[in-house]
Amino acid sequence: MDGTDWKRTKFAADIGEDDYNTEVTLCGWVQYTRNLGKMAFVHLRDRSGIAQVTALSKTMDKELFDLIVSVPRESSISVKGIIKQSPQAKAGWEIIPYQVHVLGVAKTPLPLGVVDKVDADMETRLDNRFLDLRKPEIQAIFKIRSTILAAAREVLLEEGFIEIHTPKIVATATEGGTALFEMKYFDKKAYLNQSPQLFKQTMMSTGLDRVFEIGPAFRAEEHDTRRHLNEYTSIDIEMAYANLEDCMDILEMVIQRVYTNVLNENFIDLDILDQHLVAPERPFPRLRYGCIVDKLQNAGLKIKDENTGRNRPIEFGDDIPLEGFKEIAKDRPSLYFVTDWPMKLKPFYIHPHPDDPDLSLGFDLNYGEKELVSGGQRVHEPALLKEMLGRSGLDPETFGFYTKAFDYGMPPHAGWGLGAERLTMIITGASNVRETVLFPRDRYRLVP
RNA sequence: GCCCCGAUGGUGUAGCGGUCCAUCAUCUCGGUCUGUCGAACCGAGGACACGGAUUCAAAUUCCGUUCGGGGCGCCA
Repeated sequence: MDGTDWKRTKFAADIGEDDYNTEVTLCGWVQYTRNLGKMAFVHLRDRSGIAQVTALSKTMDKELFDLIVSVPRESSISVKGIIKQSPQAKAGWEIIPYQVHVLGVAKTPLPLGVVDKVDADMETRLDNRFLDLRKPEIQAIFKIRSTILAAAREVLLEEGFIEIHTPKIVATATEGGTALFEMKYFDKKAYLNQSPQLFKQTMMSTGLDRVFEIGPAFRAEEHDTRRHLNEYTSIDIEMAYANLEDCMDILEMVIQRVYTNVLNENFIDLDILDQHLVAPERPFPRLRYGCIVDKLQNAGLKIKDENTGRNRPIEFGDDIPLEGFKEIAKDRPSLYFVTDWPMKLKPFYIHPHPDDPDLSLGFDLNYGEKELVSGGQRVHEPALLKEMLGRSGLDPETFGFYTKAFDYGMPPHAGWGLGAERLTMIITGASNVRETVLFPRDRYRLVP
């Protein structure tokens, strides 16, 4: 027997007084060993926490004792033993082992210390992500991420949304603007999709009425920041017979549920990360684009003019640079909507404002200076859609697969796309979006 | 694409013309220790990214390359 048939009977954190003097099988990694000569302490770490295994040379075979003290750190082991009450142990109990299996020996030295007293660079950590993820504070991020995605799915299903999956391999640019990753598709040229936008809108013409997709999106932009990824997870919704306000309501519900579920289910993880979350109240504040520009003008914000190359005060119609949102974030450090954007700053599928054709029915949801969500009321009128495509410099012909769905009874609809990693960053307090992805893909990183 | 900054043992760093066969911590290996929990103590091991230049002398200055970090743009 080599121990591979052993089944874990408990996680370390689940052991309590009721278990004293019972047998247990624990599986995990050797966090460290303190060998005092005639006795030794091994800290076994599993997903839940730490169990102390105490070995006494006097009361066990020399062979077993020697095995226990010689296992390198971070080796995978399983331990069968008795849980004994122990006032000297931090947990109040410890494991007295009578059988130990070394299932996977760790090479030494480790490329990355899991509990070393020195921090490692992000690069070293990502190169050795499997070891990095053995740290409770790193695992906490992914446990929270899991709750976030489950919470979003939970609300959307409750609200009558149907989960869909749209193709990631596409023939043409879906929205224009962003650079796409090109790939071979047999003898044709194909691209990785930047967004499910056009497909989820097409679903509005099917009778599914309310759809959502949680899936990858790819952008070939050479952006090099702490908040961009070339492969990220998008939470996208689209709802028919709905307007701007309806989809903003759904968004508020999703965000609120995410906060409450994380608070309820991940309090230990939040504590590990030292995050003090407060669930936001509905409705979230709404700021009009025009008011933000006024405010930034008063604050004296200058931007570089595209034509002259000179600095000038920000004007209505200019996109708001990060510096501008940083200014706004001084008063609004948390969640707020930005509404009534100029039409020229929004993509072709965003509906013009009925009262002012220069304004749009598009919105963003920000957290301080961070953009989290982009959405809005969509153009559903076929003639207007083709006009908007043309105005954006796109050829309606190449979008035939999309516009066709508008020619046969397209209801009014609205929707949004939420960056799952950006939301995870905010909830976990991560300062780099790469922290929220197991194996991030950025401009330079393709491995692991 | 633009603008800064950096690269020293497995890991994280100090040093920034000679006093460096390179500092400290962590780590690894060996030893002592029956209550450790950032164990302690004794001993040992291990590094100047690559290529070129300047100089009597380069980890240190300069140029190039490669690889990172940060900021901007773009966005989620």
